[in-house]
Amino acid sequence: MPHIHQLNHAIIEFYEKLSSWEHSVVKDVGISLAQVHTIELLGIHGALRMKELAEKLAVTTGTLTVQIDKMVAAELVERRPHQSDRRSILVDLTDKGRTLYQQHDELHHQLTADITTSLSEEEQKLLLQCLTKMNREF
Amino acid sequence: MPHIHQLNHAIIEFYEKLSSWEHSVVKDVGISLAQVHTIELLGIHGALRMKELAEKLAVTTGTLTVQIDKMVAAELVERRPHQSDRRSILVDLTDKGRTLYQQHDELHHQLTADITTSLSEEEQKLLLQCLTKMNREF
DNA sequence: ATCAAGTAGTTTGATAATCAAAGTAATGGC
DNA sequence: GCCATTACTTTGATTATCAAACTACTTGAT
Repeated sequence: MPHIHQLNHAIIEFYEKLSSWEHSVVKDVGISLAQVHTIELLGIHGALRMKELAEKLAVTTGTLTVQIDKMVAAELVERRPHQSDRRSILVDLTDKGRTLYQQHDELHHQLTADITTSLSEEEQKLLLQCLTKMNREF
Repeated sequence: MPHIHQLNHAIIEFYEKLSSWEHSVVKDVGISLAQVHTIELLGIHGALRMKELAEKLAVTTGTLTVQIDKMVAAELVERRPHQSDRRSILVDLTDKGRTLYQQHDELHHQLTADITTSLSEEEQKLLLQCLTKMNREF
């Protein structure tokens, strides 16, 4: 595996750039990075329990509670009881939150289109294939 | 471009997972995420000016000043005068910082190896090619 | 059925990160 | 030489985050 080293650095570089892009986009919207991350996760996965969300955001549940309080106040998300476990609470996007998610996703979409311009149709297909496999391994 | 939509979501999912992984790794080391990010950037790019670093970290220079102060105190980085512009200051890794970078990079390397196991040699090569092109377009 | 141990989420009090704005020093065009 | 600009630092206020204590619920052992 002689490529791994280069591959590793390409991934890190890509990650750093995405991270920086995300920050700069968020600045313009006037919403915190953590909130956008939350909206993104809920948009992708659908409703999640506080615990799951906190884990994915790499934050304590205490921190998440205050974050979600604010987002509920801003009508971006709502809390719902969990059917089978009354200790748990499901967090889900409201219509307003979903709209915001779609707007943010549109920006991502545009970025993806931009940075893949130099890739052939075939390369794009293979890239998707690779990423899908990698996401499974994670 | 019918793939773009799927590709976009695969990228976002990959980004979210990397982000979550980075957080969890950092927790174990007892160093802040911002500091690891700084070390990572300096490790990849070499010495950077405060302004450049602040931009890449998506943070104001005021915030960076206090961050770098702490890292200098921890002997992870050092400030050096800029040759041609006396207003600027170059931040670079110390030996201790470089060692930490290498340790962190080793973890990344391991992660990369892990998540690319299901990719063929050919796929890995193509993935690297795609990422390299994309990083250029960014 | 009961009870102890564990889990999900909230609250609280303290600490750390971040920002905007003002301040300092150096550059560069006129 | 002078003034607008740039790079960085300092300051004061705001916000985010954590660890730990607390409440409510679940699960497993007896």
